[in-house]
Amino acid sequence: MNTAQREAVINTEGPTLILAGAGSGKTRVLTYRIAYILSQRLATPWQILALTFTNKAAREMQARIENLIGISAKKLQMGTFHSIFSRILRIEAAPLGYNKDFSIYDEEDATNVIKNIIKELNIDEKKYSPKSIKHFISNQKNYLINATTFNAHYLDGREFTEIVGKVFRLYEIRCKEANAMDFDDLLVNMAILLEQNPVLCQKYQNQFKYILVDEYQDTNHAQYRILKRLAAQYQNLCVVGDDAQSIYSFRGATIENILSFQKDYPNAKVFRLEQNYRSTKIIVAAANYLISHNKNRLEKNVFTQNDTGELIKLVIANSEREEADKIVDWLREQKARYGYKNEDFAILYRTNAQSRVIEDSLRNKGIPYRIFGGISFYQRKEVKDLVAYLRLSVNPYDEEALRRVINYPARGIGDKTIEKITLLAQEKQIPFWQALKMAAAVGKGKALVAIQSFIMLIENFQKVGQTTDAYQAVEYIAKNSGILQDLNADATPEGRSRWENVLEVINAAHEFVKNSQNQEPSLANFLNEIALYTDLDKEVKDKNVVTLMTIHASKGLEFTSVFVTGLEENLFPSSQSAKDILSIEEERRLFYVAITRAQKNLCLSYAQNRYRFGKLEPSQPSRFLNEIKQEFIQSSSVDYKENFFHRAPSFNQKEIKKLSPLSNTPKNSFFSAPSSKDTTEPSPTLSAPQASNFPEQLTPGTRVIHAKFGYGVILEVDNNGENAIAQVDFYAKGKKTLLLKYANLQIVQ
DNA sequence: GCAATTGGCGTTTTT
DNA sequence: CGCCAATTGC
Repeated sequence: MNTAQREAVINTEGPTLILAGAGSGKTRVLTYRIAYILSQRLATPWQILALTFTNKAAREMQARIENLIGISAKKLQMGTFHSIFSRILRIEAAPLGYNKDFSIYDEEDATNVIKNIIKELNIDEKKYSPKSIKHFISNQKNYLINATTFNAHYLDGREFTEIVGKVFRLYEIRCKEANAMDFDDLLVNMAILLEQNPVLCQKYQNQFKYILVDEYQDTNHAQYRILKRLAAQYQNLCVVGDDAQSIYSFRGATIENILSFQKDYPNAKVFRLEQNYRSTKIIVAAANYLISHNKNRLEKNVFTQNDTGELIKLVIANSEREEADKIVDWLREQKARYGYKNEDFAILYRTNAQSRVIEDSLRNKGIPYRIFGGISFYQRKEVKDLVAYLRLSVNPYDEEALRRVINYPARGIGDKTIEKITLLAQEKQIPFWQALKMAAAVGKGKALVAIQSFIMLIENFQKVGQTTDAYQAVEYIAKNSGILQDLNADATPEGRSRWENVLEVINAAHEFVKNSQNQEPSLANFLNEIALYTDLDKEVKDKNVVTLMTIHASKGLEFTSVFVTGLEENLFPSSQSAKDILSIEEERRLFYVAITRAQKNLCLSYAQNRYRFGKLEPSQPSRFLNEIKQEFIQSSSVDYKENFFHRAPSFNQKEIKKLSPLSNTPKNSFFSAPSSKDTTEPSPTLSAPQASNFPEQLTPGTRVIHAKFGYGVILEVDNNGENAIAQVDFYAKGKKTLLLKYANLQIVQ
């Protein structure tokens, strides 16, 4: 460790701010700090609260700590804000007016609740979309403003505010009736607990002797308030972050938290981790120049002793299709040239939709990849259907789950019946489930029988859920709800895949039961875990694959070679108006995050035309590209400035296609699975093509002598007569695959 | 009550 | 283009 890192580890007491530049070994410091606290016996694992950005990060850190100190760290309170608090809230549910088996509404559930309220209030859905109202309410909650406060103090006479106030109130009521919390509530209720219940507040203040927070720049106001309370007694609050990487303001994160930490804690110790161990000099310099444009930032001087490294590549394509092909060509070239494996690459983009073209290209070339994000496993329809049954079995008041499966599979409870029950629930002001039971007592006719047998089904599931473990319960419910039969009837590939996904949930429950040493393997606990599961928590099984993900999802990760794609104005918009300064700064930070993922190679790309809304539209390169470039060239402190950007030569797609030994593979033969599923590959090897229009003497397969090193065989050639990829036998040094200049090659007869 | 068909409309980023 | 909501037809 360097001096700064060591100091940040051993100064365990009092409020601490660790400003960690990209790639400066922040996770390492955090891990060692916890291990140090434990080894010095300053606290037991149970007294340490460590909040990470993903649950996977927590798991990995835990394993490393155990390795370091050689004892179990299972009791460490480590995980995301949401998962740690959800566990605490289940213990302390009663004073909040909740039952310990509360459901967690995801974004879709929450939006549906609002949609129903909007219908109920006869509000024009076109004018006030459920999503925007949901977002607005969510923002209020992030600032710990509830419906009562909002309606008392925040009405400004605008129609929108008035409507939001009404919806907000009903939304709170509906969630409580359903014994459900949304993501925001997990924070809000934790804050209420601490701020309004002195006894419980004391309890947790006493427990958490040391609190550590990773990625502090992305915390929101509610999280800030919670931390303030929790740390009030011992003051051992250590926050780690980088203001230059704050990119989550859209979900309420406020960079203010990290910027004003020293104001909040005047006696705070501040440590700066400025040495970057991740990237080459070129990449670090580019990142520094980019971020220096921001006005709102904490001074930091990130440097590296790593090699100067390769120039950053800029790929300009005509269309997004071509852009994707060029990226994949570059990727293959790097594989050949440096001997990189698939797992060394990441392809990053701004929006999930952008992955499609790139996927196509990768598939065409037979390169295996894995997508993170997009529709995650537990968001898929069929999975959510099963999970809805599970949720109902634990918490029958869960209205969203109930609405979801009340007539799936079809059992004769149609729209009319549901509408009647909805009205009944509204009239009597009772939960939907109660209204349903009431209807079963007073109704008549065909629908009645259907309702009665549905209630019996769910009550039976509840019994199973309480008396068996998660695995048995999930299997039983999947079979007896009719979901498996329904999906089994669908023989299409998509149908089969859906069926498999349901089996996969059963499998996940099995795994959960096997691995749950720390908690009861109950259905309720299984549900809690999957409610807060994200794609980033996924353990990667097929290791050697290219990673595709959004820039947001890439935070905290690193790759040997990174492609940042789709760098156009319309994806990285620029705006001159002053009010947008802050968002431009965030855009810039986003770009900063993207380029600092790269260790050795960085390739930036954009298309001059892009499909939007089905139309091909011209687009401009992002202003940020110029910002790095111009600043870099103006600087006098580096001597490689002129060559900062290397413009990639253009490949001719037709020729490349001919070259590809796999281009004849029938499409979809291996890859019919949905895009967010794993893909396996036929082995992608570079081999000689059938035909080519290249200069006769340099077609793939030609044996050549390299002027300096040895002899070898050409694997691929580009069409403008400059380069070839060749496998070269070095004299006495073995084989290597290299990109060679035509000019340096001699043909072997 | 339910499946099939048409018409309208929009895209950041996520715990 | 692709997804969803509303509408039609059985």
